[in-house]
Amino acid sequence: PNYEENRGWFHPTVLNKLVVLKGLIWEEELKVRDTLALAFFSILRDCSSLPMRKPYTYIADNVKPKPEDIVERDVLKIYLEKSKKLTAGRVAYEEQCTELMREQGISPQEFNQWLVVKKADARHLSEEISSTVDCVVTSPPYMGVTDNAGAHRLWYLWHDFGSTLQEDKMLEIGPRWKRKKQNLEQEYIEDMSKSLQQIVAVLKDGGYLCLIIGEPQRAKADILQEIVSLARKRLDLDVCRTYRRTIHKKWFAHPTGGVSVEHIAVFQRS
DNA sequence: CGGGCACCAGTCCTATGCGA
DNA sequence: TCGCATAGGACTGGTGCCCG
Repeated sequence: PNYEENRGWFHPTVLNKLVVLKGLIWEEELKVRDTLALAFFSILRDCSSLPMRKPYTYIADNVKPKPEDIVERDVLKIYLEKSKKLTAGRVAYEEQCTELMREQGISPQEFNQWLVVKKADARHLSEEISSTVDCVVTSPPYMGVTDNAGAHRLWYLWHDFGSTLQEDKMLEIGPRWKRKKQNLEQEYIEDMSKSLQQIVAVLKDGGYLCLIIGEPQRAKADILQEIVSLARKRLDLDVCRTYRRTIHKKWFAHPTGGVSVEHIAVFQRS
């Protein structure tokens, strides 16, 4: 881990415990390592000295605790709770997979060929999978709402994900840190346009795209209309249905901004 | 059954950097 | 030095769940 930077976020005792914990997890056999590693990453925020009562977008900005605010946390307790939940989730998933294999009468080897996980920028998808996909379901970033890289800033201190936080931050579509930029909307629509072009390219003829789009109240333009007209005019997509749902602000009531409306749009490649 | 507290695709304000 | 644009920091407050 990056000790120098981590000392600004974690109590020394917490830091030592996390180092030992990570060592133990990474020695585990592959079958369980990923689940436990996910638990490890997801407890970093709670083990840090950041105040507990903060919205998650808050850590998107660089708010390192002051030295006098560094506090100790019960690493083992937090880890055990999290890993228990995630392991239960994994077991339930495995049971569903087993059931599916039995229903379909296929072997685990065949089943594994159904599932491929790849990491890629939606604006530059692989040509290998061109015209092979039946359906794409995606919830792209809402414009100017969240810094997804920054919200995981602590993860980058513990693992090399192949790119730096700064690099990933610059690649994000419509991030929170650009929320005051005058051409935010233009940039967002351009990036969404690139992504949609790539999605259309991987879809089979007649394949479907389901898009979930948030409508930030501060947005000047009608984001859904922009996307729909883009899909109609410049891409080979027909609009099948659009649903509109209002977000009930039961957790967080604000008189002005926020995301109050979400659209679910279903397109078909013509 | 009621008080406290975690939760939240939050907002608002100001320091900073840069060009004229 | 001023004005503008942006990055970063400080902070709200209602709802439901949990626990005594």
